[in-house]
Amino acid sequence: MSAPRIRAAGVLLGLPPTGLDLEATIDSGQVFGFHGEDGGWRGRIGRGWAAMEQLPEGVRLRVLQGEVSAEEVRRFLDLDRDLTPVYAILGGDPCLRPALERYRGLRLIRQDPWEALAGFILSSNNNVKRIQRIWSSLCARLGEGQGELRAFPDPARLAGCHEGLLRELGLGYRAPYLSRTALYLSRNPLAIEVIREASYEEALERVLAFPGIGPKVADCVLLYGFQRFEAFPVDVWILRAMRKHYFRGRRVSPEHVRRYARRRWGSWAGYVQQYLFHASRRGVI
DNA sequence: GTCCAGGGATTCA
DNA sequence: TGAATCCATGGA
Repeated sequence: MSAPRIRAAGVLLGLPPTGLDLEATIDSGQVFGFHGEDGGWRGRIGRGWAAMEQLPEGVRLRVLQGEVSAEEVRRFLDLDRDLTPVYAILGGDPCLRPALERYRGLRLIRQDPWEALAGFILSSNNNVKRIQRIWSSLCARLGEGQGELRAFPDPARLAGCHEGLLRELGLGYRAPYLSRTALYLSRNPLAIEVIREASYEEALERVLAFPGIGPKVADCVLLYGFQRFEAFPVDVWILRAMRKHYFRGRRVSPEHVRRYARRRWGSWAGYVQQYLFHASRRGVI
């Protein structure tokens, strides 16, 4: 077992040919449980805690607690995916090229489906900083683990706690949504696998059936939790950016933008969305 | 005090 | 079908 060695000295993950921008990947609103610490990031991956730091020669990985293999981290960051087709789209579009030039190596993370569901239920009409705070509160109050390093509570754990507690932790009107989704999944754990095996259209329909999940959140769940790159979540940032660059500032509905993007960028629409979202929020485009 | 945030559900025309 | 309206909360 290599975990003790990784824990002591850290290992170096080699970079893929199409690169990695660790900061943009972790800090672009995909995951809510990671924290920046002296130049790197720490967070839970699989059954343990990892610290990651980007160096010129690769990513330095240290295991802080539990079991995390280098292979798990490579998979989490999806380092084996060839981003050439994404770069071709971004580089060939004058509106998107600045996002590529600034954030080349931004990757879509392979997140745990339950955590993606929960995280984006929390995200509705909320801001990233508050979502992160609520996420941390849920871990601290209900998660397995010791001290600071606590996991996000599983569906059974969340289903078993009183809705009033969730409101105390700042969830507001989202409390019953998360509570009911947790209850359903604790009783129907195979629902995740059914979604995983389904076509995009059927998966979308199934995710939309959860309380508190509408079109935007459903596409986030499919994109970040199930790697359905044709999903194109349209939030207020994406709507603004798309209106500006592709609709001459015209008023268009989120659904119209979503259909347009899927038609234009096809099976990579979700990747385009991530670059657009991050660059837009950072004021790059 | 007002506006905004990775929106969704409900009501109303 | 599509447009208002309400929903909790905290920072700007």
